[in-house]
Amino acid sequence: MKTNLTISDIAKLANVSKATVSFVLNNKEGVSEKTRQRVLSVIEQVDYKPTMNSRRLSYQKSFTIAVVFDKMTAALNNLFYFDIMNSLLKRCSFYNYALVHYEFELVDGQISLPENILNKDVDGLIFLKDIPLELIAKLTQLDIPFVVADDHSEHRSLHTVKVDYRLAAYTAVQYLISKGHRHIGFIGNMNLPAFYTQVFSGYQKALREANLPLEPSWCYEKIQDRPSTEKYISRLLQTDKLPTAFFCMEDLLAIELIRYLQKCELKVPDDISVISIDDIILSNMIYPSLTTVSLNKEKIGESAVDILMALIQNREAPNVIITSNEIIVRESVKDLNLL
Amino acid sequence: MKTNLTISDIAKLANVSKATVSFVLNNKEGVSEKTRQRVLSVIEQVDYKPTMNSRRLSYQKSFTIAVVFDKMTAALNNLFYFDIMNSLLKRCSFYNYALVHYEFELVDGQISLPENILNKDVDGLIFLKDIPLELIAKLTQLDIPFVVADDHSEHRSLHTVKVDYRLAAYTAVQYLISKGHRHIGFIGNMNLPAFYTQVFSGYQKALREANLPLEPSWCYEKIQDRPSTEKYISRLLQTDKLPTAFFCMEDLLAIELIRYLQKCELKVPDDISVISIDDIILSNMIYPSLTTVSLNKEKIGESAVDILMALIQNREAPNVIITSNEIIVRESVKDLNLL
DNA sequence: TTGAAAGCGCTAACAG
DNA sequence: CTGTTAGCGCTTTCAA
Repeated sequence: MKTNLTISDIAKLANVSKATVSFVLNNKEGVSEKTRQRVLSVIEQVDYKPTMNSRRLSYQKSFTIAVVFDKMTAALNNLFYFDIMNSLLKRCSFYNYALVHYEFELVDGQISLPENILNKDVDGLIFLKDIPLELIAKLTQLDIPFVVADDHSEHRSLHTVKVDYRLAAYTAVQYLISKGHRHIGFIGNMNLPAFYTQVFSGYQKALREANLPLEPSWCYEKIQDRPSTEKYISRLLQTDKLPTAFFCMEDLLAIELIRYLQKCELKVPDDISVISIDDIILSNMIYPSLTTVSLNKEKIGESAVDILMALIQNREAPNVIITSNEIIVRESVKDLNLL
Repeated sequence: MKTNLTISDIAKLANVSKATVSFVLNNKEGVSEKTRQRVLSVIEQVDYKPTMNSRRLSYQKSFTIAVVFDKMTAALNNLFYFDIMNSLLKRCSFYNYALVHYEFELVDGQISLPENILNKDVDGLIFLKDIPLELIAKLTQLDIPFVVADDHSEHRSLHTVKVDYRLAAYTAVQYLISKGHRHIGFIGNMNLPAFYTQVFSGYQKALREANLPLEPSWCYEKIQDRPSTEKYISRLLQTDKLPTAFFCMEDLLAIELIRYLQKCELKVPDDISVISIDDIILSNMIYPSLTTVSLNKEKIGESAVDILMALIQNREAPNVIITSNEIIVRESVKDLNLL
């Protein structure tokens, strides 16, 4: 078990000072080509790797950023962020930053954060989905840079990566219309009011442009989980007045909807079509597979890291909005034009 | 923007030396109760948090461990490890360790690892699922502790958390039998030969004990993805000789199977029952929801971290085997006894 | 172009 | 019980 080499060892071996080695390591100028080569070759020969921890101490930076989840968020919701996380990971390693995972919690209006964040043991934070005001306050007070990805809030001073959900909704509904649907329901919830508003307004816009009426009994914004889905659908089935298609705020809702429709012996898409937004990994695994509007999750993650890096380096960091209008055509929408 | 307080500041404020403050911080003895209190109260008053990076340098440890994924592994597979990852996260924070994420890659027999691992910038590694021999060699050479969770290999010298898949398979098939099934197919693949062997042997054992024959045409071990599933099932349908139930090696396969059966207008579980192993989050979201044997993923993650911490601290670290025989009864298995 | 030396914040012998 | 001091490995200023 050989003890690790340090910069002094390299200096000795190359017959230079530690400073020179350091310059070479960091590609700084002020070193003659000859010595640089000599130093490099020593480094190469002994396979020397500088110790991050020393560097961290010197720079007073940790070279790591954290994704921080809401402890309360169901695993299910995290699922949606799976692809984004992969993209975060990639982008971090591009910057030679480590990506760590943490959770925060809001109890009785009190934010609790892991020690390593309070410590400032991370250079910055990334949140997925809107965060509570209390958290914003706390972070501002801590003076630690952060960005919120997939944020829906109107908070002006936040650094965010937003998705144009209005466009996504509009795209989805317009697709239904193009397939001959005239009776289109809306299913969602108001957990994130701003999200709801955007999506609903995209839905409305598409209907309006096609001169289609908005039928209130087909719009239900209280769908959260299995029970609420079942309640709504079973009630709707009693009225015997069904839309030909449902637009859902997000894939998870659509998947639950399809599940229950099937349970009620309704065929998707033969009896009723379903479309939504997200394109989570699940969407392609159920039957019928879900037609949906894909969000560029790769881009969301990438942008979040880019913004955060800019903040860390005190550069300009304009917010970004991801526009999404790519329909992933699968099996859950019927083409009524073919009839 | 006040500059951060250091241990010297605290020492000054409390009228003691840095050493004393350090002792207090680390709950070491050799400090009178009076001074300890005084120091603590100063720390509290100014809300002092020691800097991890200094500590890291002193200890020559990073206080972080990494989960390392195979870059080639489809996101789908990662899905299975979602719950485990959450559990890793929890357990790490219990130990006050940070959890970072990395990827490794095997190209042309060459292992490539992120700089921060080669650096020894992590105290240890956790892998989910079997890792290539090349990687084992590389890690041994690097002399960095690691544990493989959900390992199936026979590698004697590895530190692992294994799952008793034979028991799980046995449990699943036995459940089918208890529900009156006599004609039970097996669906799997040999991507991980040891995994296949274990599961298949559990399947066999259950059949044997019930004096049920093993019908080769119902056993198919080449199912990987959508195409192979479709190929097998469509061929089987032509023979008109179907089992009443299928046992699948893992949920993902079962979900794909159900998807295709439905596509072929076969009803699950009315026409054919399906059971498997894993209980991934998806299993409850499809229709019909999947009856499966749950693995204690919480425990898997926890044990992996525990073992790794032991290794890091040079303590004994016995491998652990998670036994799993808990059936999660949902909708995909029909009770033939009721007929 | 290079080297010496101080410093980053904490730990841990050692001495008192 | 407490303080002094020498590191930990790297960066960076200043002088040569």
